[in-house]
Amino acid sequence: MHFSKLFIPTLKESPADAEVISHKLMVRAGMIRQVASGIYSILPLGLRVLRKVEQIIREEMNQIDGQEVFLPSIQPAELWIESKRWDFYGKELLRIKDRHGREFCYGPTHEEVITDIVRKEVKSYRQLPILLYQIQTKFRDEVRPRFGIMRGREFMMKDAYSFHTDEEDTQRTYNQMAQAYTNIFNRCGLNFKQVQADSGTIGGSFSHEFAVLADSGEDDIGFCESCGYASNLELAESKPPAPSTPPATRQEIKEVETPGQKSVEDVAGFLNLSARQIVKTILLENEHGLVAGLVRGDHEINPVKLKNLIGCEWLQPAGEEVISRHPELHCGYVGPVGLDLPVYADCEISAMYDFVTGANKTSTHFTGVQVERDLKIKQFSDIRTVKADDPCPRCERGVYQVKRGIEVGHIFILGTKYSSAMKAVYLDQQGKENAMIMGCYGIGVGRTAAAAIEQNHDDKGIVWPRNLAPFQVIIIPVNYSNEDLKTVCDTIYDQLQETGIETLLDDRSDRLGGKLKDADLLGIPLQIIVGPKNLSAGQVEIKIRKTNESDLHPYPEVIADIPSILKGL
RNA sequence: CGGGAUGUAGCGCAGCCUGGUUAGCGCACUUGACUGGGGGUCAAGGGGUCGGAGGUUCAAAUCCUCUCAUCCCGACCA
Repeated sequence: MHFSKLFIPTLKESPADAEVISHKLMVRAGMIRQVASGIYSILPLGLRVLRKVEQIIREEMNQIDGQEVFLPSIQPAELWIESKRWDFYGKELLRIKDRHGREFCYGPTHEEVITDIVRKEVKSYRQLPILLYQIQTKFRDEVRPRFGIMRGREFMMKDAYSFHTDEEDTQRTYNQMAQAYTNIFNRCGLNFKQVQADSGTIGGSFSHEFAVLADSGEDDIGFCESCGYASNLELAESKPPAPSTPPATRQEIKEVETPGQKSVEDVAGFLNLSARQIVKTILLENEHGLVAGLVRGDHEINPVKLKNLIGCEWLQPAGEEVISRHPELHCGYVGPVGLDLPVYADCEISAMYDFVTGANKTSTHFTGVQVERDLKIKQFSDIRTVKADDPCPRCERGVYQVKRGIEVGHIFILGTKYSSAMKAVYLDQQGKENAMIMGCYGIGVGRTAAAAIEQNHDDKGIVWPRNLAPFQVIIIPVNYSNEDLKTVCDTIYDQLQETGIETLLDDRSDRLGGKLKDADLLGIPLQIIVGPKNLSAGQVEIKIRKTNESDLHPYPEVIADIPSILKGL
C-alpha cells in the first residue's frame, strides 16, 4: 500500500480525554475515533490489526473443530424471557422496540440465540458434541465505559458455544479450548496468565480467565511463581492456618471502653495490640437480609467468596442506611458476640485466641474473646482476599504475587443452566431425553489488540508484535520525488509484495523527520530507509522498531534477506 | 448510581477570577517560494453561533440558573 492513498490520520498530540497508553496511541496512530461514550469507529489501520487477531482466532478455533456462524445482533425478547435473563440482566441489556412495538435487545452475548438454534436442529446424541463460534459486535450498556476500546459498550467479540452429552466430554472441549486460547494469545505476542475465575452472572460451575499482565488492567491477579498457581484475586484461595497451640491460660472476656476508636488501626493503637489480635466484623446484605463476616484485623473480607459460600443471588457491603435500621448495631463497634445474624468466619479466626471484637455497644470492645466459648459461627471458610506475600495454598514455599491484569478471554462450563431453561434436549442411546451440557468461551478482539499495545510500546509509539502488525515493513524514502530514490523504493516494494510481505511505502511528500515519527508511532516492525547518500554507497538503512537498532546493509542484496530478518523479530 | 473535573477552529490549549475594540496562540489545513537525512524557513490565506437554553446587564466566552456531552475515581461488570 502507498501511504498517501491510505486513510491514516495520525496526531502529534494525545487526545485530552484519553488516559491509558493504548487508547492514546490508537487514537494518535489513526486506528480509532470516538463516536460516543464507549462507541468507536475503527479506521483502516485499526481494522487491519483487528483482522489479524480475528484470523489467528479463526485458525485456532477451526483447529479444534469449531465451526463459524454469524448470529444476529438484534435478538427477540422472548428468548431472553425464556432463559430468565430478560429481568436478571439489568440495565446493561440495551432494549429496543420495533415499529410494531415488539421488544428486542441488542445482544450482549449469544447463549439464548445459539441454544435456540441447537435445540431446534439437534435431537440426537449422534449429533453431539458440536462447537460453534462467531466473531461480531456485542453491545453492553456499561455503567462506565473507559479506556478507549478496552472497555467499550459496543465491541468486537469472538464467542463460542459447545453442546455435549456428558460432563467428561464438556471438560475435554473445555481443555482443548484452554489450549487454543493459549495458542492464540501466544501468537499475539502477549504475556498472559490463565487464571481461576468467578463465573459471575453468566452462571456455570467452572471458569478460567486469560489475563494479560499490565498496570492498566482492571483485575487483580494473584499468582505463585514457584508452582504456577494463578487466580483472579476475587477467587484466589488462601492457605488454611497452621494448627496453633492455645496459650496455657486463656483470658476471660472483658468489656473495655474505647471511645471514638472505630477502625482496626484505631483500636489496635488504643489497646496497644497488633491488628492480628483483632477480629473485624463486616456486615453485608443479600436478598435475605443482613449477614456478618469475620476476618482478622489485618485481612480484608472477600464478598465474592462469601457470596459463593452462602449461595445467594447477590451480596454487597451493607450501607449505613441499612445498618441504621438496626438499633442494636453500632457502626464501628459491631461484634460477633451475641450477634443475632448468620455469622461466617474466615478460617484464620479458628486459630486465634484472646482476641478483640466490637461489643455491640457504642465506644466499647471486648478483649479476651474465645471462638468456642463466646461465638456462634455458622460456618468457617476461606472468605478473605489474599494479598501479595501471602503463602501460596498449593505449594510449600511459594508466596503470592499480585499484579494487574486485562481480561482478554474467559471460558466457562455452563452445565445445563440454559439448556434446562430453554429445553435444549437430546435423546440418548436409551431413547431418554436429557438436557445438553454446555460450555461457552469468549475473547475480546479489540481488547486483545489494546492489551498488545499496553505491553508493547515505548515513548515513540506502538511496537507491534509481528503477528499483529498492520504491515510488516515500511519503506521510507528520504525524498520520493527524487527519481533515483523513487525507482529503488518502487523496486523494493514490488519485490517484497511478491514475497507476500505486507509492505507500506511512504510516498508522501513530507520531510523525512515527519515520516520517521509516523513510522515509529504506527509501530511497524521493520523500517527500510532509502536516502541518496547511502544509496550512492550501495546501501540502505534498516531499522528494527523494537530495539531501535539501525544498520546499513548492501543494496540490493539485503532485500532477499528481509523475510528471514522478519522471522527473527 | 455516588464523588470530582472539563466543554473556546480538525487536534492541543490561553483568555473567565476582576464583564468592555474585530476572541487569541501552537500544530494541522490552502496557495506560492525556498528547502530536503529526524515533525524546516518565509510570505499570503481559509476556518469559531466560545456545548445548548434561559437570565442579570448599556454590554456576557467571562456573572447566575437549568440542561446536554465527555473524561477521571469509586461502586458495578461474560
